[in-house]
Amino acid sequence: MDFSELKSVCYGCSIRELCLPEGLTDEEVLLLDQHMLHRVPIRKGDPLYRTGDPFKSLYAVSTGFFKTSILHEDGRTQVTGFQMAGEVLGLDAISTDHHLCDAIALEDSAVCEIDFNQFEQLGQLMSNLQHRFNKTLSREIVRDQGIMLLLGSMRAEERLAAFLVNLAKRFSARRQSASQLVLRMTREDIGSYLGIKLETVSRILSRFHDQQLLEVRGRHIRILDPLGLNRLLNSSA
Amino acid sequence: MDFSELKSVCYGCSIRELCLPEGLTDEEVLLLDQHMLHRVPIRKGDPLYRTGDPFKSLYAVSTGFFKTSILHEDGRTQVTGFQMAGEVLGLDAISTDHHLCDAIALEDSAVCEIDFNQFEQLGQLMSNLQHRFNKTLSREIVRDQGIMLLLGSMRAEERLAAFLVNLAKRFSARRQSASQLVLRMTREDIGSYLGIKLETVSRILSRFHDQQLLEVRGRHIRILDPLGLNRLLNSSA
DNA sequence: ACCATTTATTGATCTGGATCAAAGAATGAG
DNA sequence: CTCATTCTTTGATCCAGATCAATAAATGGT
Repeated sequence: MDFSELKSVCYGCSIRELCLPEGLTDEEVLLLDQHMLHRVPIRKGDPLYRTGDPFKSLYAVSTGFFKTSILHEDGRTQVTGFQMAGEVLGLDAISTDHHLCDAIALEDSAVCEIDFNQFEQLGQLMSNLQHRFNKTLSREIVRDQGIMLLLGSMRAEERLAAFLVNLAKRFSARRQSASQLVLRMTREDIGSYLGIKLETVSRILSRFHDQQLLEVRGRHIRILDPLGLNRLLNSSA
Repeated sequence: MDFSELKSVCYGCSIRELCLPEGLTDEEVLLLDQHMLHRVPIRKGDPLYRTGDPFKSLYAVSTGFFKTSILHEDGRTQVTGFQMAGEVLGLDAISTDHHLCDAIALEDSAVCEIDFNQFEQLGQLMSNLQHRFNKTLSREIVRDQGIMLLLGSMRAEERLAAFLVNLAKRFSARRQSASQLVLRMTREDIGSYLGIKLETVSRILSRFHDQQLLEVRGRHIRILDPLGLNRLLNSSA
C-alpha cells in the first residue's frame, strides 16, 4: 500500500514526527487523519479559541506560531506558552470541557483540528494512540513544571537565557536555524511569560548584546555564543 | 450485588470520590481495584520515589501528605506541589518512563500503588476510565498553569493568601475544617513552592496575624477572616 | 508615502523582597 | 528529660527588578 497516494493531511506533513502521530505506524496515522483531521487557517492576531469557549477539539499547530494566556479576574494576564509547528493546543480544556485560556495566532498560521470525542473513540481502538496521547499530556505537565522552576527560582537574566535556549532548540528540531531567531511575540509577551517586566526584557537583551552573547535587531535575534548562554543557566552565580 | 461485602480497597475508602475512581460505577471501581491496587505505607520523611527512578506506577494518596520537588543541576530546588488524600502522584513520569521529581512524605502516609501498564490496559477496556484519566491529566495541567499565574504575576502577599485559601478549600473538600489548618511543610517548603524566601513567608504570616486575618501558632493556623484573605487575591491593589 | 498607533530602548529613581544576622521555639534521638 | 538539631521569627541592610518617564523605531491602515 502506497500511503503517499492517499489524501492524508498527516502524510504529507513535514512535522508529523513532532506532532501527535509521533510513534504511530503509517496505517495508524492514516486512520487518525482520515477520521478527524481538518485543516483550519488562522490569521495573525486572531484567536483560535478564547477563555470560556466550549471545548470540542484539540488543535495541532501545522504552520505558524501561537501564544496562550490566562486572564486573572483583576485584569492581569499571564502568558502560559508559545506554540509552534507540531505542538498541541487545548489540552487544558479537557478537564472542564471549556477552554481556560486564550490562544492567539502571532503570525498567519494553520492548525489541524482534532475532534476530541472522535479522538477518544479512536484511542479505544488503538492502544498505541492512547499511550502516545497519555505521554503528550504528561509532557505538557513536565513543561509546565519546568516553567514553575524558572519562575520560582531563577533570576531575570537566567529566565531570558533559558527562554532563548529553549526557543533555539525547538526551532532546531524543526530544521530551522538554531542561531537565527525571529521572535513572533512582543517584549511584553516575553515578559509576561517569564514573570518580568518588558523593560527588563529589553534591558537584558541589550546587555546580552553588549556581552557578545547575542546580536539583537528588534525581533531578529542571532545567538552568537550558545555556550555562553547555557553557562548562565547551569551556574547559580 | 452488594459491593460492600467485597474486599475492595476503593470501596471502603472515604476519599474515593476525590480520587481516580471519581465518576466510575461501582462495578468499574471494583474492576479497577481488584486488578491493580496495592496499599503501601510510607513513613514521614521517606521518599515515595526519587528523580530518575524508573516509572512503573502511579500513586493515589490514601492518607497523609506529600510534597514533590524538582532539583536543578546547580543544586537549587523547587517544590512543585503538595498532595493530600485522593490526589495522584507520578503523572509527570508518564512522559519519559522515569520520575522527574522527588515525592517525599511529610507525615506518615499510605498510598494506593497503581501499576501503570495494567491501568492503561484497563483503560482500553473501559472507555469511561480512560476518559476520566484524560481529565485527571488535564486537571494537573490546569493546576500547574494556575501556579504559573501565581508565580508570574502575584506579589508575595497574594501568593501566600492564594496558598492558604487553596489549602483550606482542599481540606474542606475532604470534610476537614476549612479554618483550622495544620501545615505539614516547613516555611522553606512553602517559600520554595511560592517562589519567595522562608523569611518572607514568616513575615507575611506575622503580618496576616497582626491584621486579624489569621491566628498563627507555628504550623497551626486558624483562618479568622476568609473573606479578607480572598479580597487580597481578587484585587490587584 | 504618510500618519497613527503600537512596540522597543534607555535613563532615573524607588521598593518589595532578598540577604545577613542573631535569638527563640519546636522537635526528635538517646 | 536533656541536648543537639532543625525550624521560625524578627531586625537591619541591600539590591534586582519595578516603576515612571521620555524618546525612538516599527508596523499597519488609508
